[in-house]
Amino acid sequence: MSERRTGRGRRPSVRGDTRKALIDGAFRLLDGNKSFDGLSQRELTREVGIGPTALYRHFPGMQELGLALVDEAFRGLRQIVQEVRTDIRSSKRPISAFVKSLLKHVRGHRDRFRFIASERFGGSGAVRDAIRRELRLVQSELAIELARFPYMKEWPSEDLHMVASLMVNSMVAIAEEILDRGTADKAAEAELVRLAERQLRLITLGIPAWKPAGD
Amino acid sequence: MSERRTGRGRRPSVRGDTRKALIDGAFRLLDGNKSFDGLSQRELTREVGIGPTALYRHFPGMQELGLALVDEAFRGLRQIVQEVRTDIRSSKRPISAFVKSLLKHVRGHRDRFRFIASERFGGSGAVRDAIRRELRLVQSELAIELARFPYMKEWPSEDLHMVASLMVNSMVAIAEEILDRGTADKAAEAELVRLAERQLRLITLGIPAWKPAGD
DNA sequence: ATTTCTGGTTTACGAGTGTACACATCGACC
DNA sequence: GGTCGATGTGTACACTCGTAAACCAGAAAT
Repeated sequence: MSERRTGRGRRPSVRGDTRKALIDGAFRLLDGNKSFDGLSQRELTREVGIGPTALYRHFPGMQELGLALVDEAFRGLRQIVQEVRTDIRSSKRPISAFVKSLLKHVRGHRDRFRFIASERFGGSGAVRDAIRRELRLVQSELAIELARFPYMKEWPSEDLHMVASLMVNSMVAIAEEILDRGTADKAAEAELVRLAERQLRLITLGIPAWKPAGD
Repeated sequence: MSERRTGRGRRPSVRGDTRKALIDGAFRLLDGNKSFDGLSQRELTREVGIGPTALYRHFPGMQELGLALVDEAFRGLRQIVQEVRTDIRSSKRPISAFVKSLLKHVRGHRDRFRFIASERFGGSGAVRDAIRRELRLVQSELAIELARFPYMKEWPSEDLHMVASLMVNSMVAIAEEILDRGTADKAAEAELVRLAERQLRLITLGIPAWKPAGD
């Protein structure tokens, strides 16, 4: 509690970043079992503590706010990918390092992850498309990273993307299930982490046997 | 157009199965880029052609309708699983047979599939949980089916489920992307089918190398 | 032939929603 | 010191929403 209430009926909003407050508020609300198109403008502005129309000062409409959410969610995720990358390189057991990093970051940004997973398929056009585009980007980065591993050095990028997409899909699915159990239930979480590791391991076992050229 | 308009302002609704009409109407509406909790009761009843309150004659509320949707969607899917099963057994190339069957049925029941994929993660508690429960059931059936294949005969069920979950997850993801391109764009569709086949093939390549006991 | 059940109708109400418009306050800039 | 743009506020309007209540037609059962 620093300085509050500067004017009269003025909700202070820390002077400057109401936009950020809106984005955070949206994540907060969406975290509570709501889908984006079930989120109303008024509800959001109420949560943030501003008048209904003030939202227009920052976004032309809800859809644009949705896109900003996607942007924000993936800004975090890209950073994660970076860190995961170095973690993997410096480890003798890349798979469990990967999963461990992932888990840490999923827990740290639960609402962002939640948003990505929920709106990836559900939802309304623009947002969904944006998410997919970004996810495909993540996939590409993963593909690049995969290219450094022994067996895959010579693989065509098509095959690399195939593997990357498989990995990303299963990780997203598992991450969502982890988030769905509350931060409680450590047992279920550990179980899911183990599942993730095993799936990745299975995939990597298939790699040496893959014939990169084609069928 | 058989006999219509029996009474006065009476929307006939084929006399008898308005309940089914509601379910179908819901699928229809949800197919058009809407999430379930963005679907209003009035909108639905309007679509079906009955008064707003008439919905209560068939469901206590929206949530129960949601559960009915899940039920209906998976009724179809279970049947699919059956057919896919026999298709696979009678084929020399189980993977491409699998994907082909899947594609056929996905196209035939596009709205049901759409619903499952969208509401699996997004959405509001009860519906989502129901979907997951059913999906886990499908996974189990797949696991059973997997147990018939050479290398996996002796695998513990935990490992079978691990593989099944990996397969189900990636197939759902790919199916959704196929549905998202309209029925047009045959090229993209073929590309995705190929991706599905390749991912499954990679997984199966890993299987002989897997050590069922543990790490 | 009358009753009762089922599935529908109409009307109504209060709450919530998106958007438009007019006004206030602050910080920055000349 | 005055102007101005950015960011708020408030009121207002026309909708839509969920739910309640009372009524109504046809089918089935007695």
